[in-house]
Amino acid sequence: MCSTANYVLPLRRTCEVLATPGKLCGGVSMSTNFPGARSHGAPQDTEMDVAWQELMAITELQFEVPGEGSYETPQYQSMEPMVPMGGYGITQSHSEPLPAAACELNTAETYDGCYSEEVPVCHRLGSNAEAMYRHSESQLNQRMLPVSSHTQPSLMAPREQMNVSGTSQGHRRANACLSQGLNRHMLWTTHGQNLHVRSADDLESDSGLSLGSSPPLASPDNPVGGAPGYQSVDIGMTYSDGEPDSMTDHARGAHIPYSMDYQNQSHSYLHSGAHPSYFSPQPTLSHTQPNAPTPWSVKQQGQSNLYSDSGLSTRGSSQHNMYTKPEGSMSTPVPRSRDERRAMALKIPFPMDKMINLPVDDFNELLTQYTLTDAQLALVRDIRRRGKNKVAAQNCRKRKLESIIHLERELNQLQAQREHLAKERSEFKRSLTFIKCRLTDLYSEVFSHLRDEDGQPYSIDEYSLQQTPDGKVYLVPHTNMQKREQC
DNA sequence: CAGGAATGTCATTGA
DNA sequence: GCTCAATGACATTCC
Repeated sequence: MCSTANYVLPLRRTCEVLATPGKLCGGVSMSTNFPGARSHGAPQDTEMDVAWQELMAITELQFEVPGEGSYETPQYQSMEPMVPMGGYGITQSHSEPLPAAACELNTAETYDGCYSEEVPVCHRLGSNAEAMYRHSESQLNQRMLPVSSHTQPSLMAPREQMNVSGTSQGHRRANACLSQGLNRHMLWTTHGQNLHVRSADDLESDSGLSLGSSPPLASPDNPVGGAPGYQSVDIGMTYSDGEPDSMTDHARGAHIPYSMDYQNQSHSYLHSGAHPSYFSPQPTLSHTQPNAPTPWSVKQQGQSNLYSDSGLSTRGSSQHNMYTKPEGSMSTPVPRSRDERRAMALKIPFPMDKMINLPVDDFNELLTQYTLTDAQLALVRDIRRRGKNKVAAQNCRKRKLESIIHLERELNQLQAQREHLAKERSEFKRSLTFIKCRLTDLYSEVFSHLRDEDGQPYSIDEYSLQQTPDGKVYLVPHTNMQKREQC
């Protein structure tokens, strides 16, 4: 272990002689007006110590800036390694003196350019940002990587692709189409329907396929078999899903008044939105009596259609807009959704909202009150599933949009905070540069006044000043420092 | 006519 | 095992 005791010259005594009131070993006043400097009322006999402590404190303003500008001189960077060396907090080698222009506070721009790369906001804000985003990280990712939901258009109708090749669509539904949809289409063919002659309803969307749980459903316009549009085959039924965009007069005239009360919207989420749900989650009907008349006639004649009047966009699924025409004829309310039409076609004896919104127990109880065919049961369960999912999708999208808005707002705030921090950083840089300059001047000033026992000045190349944690300042020969470094 | 928006639907997953 | 909500993906239609 190396000891520096023999090499260290207590500086206090010398400085006490050299220091003059109001000045620090050469007249460099430490009462500065730049950030980080503090004026103090320390006694003059300790002014040197206090001054050094101030300098020590000030130098802690040093930023850790990798690759900092060319202004940064090695001797300042080499100050930090002195800390573990016996607790000396500051040293300075003047073998590489600061450039003359060091005191010019013109380096701010030098650092500004590096800020974004050196100090990412996410790091600086670490915990806060994490807390702010912890609820929606995945959504943020989605936001950053918007998904294009549209596949490449095909020259063939999608369903034809599925029917013909079964491999055109490279997603998971293709498998289902292969296993289920294709079989169903084969059934159609078996029943004499052209495979490629698509009904209007079938062309509307995939909904007509109902791949998972129930077979496609009938259209009131194209009745097949006993129940309109249905014919029990194999899986329970086959059907003609032909459903023109507008119902024929015959079919419309045959309709039981079949409408729904769209007024209520139990989901508060949808209440606040601009898109009232198509379905009415809050049943307003009381048509649960067994064997009661088919409860589709709910809307009074002349009552405006809330679906159409609500301002709900007619875009989207064709099952909506295809029934906007009959709005003019208030006397003939018609079902507006495909499921409604299907339910009507199969004479489902309870309203849509009950099918969808009743609790499962009540729903099952409701089913037990009627004698339903398999087709009817399947349809009811499908309607229930689709209806719930439809509302869920609306809620999900609304949440997603709100999340996006929230994230954008946070992004703006963080950008503003980043700009503020960048400005603050620039200010600190300028202050630090100024302080370093003052320190260099002070250091040189101190050395210029130091004298050895023979009255000779100390060489700044052979000695350096160091301060211990207790505030004492020592003059340390470089040779001693080298030995200590070797230790 | 292309592309975006809105909406419905299905499949899947986790509670 | 069933139900349900949430959500990604896809389809469809309209603007």
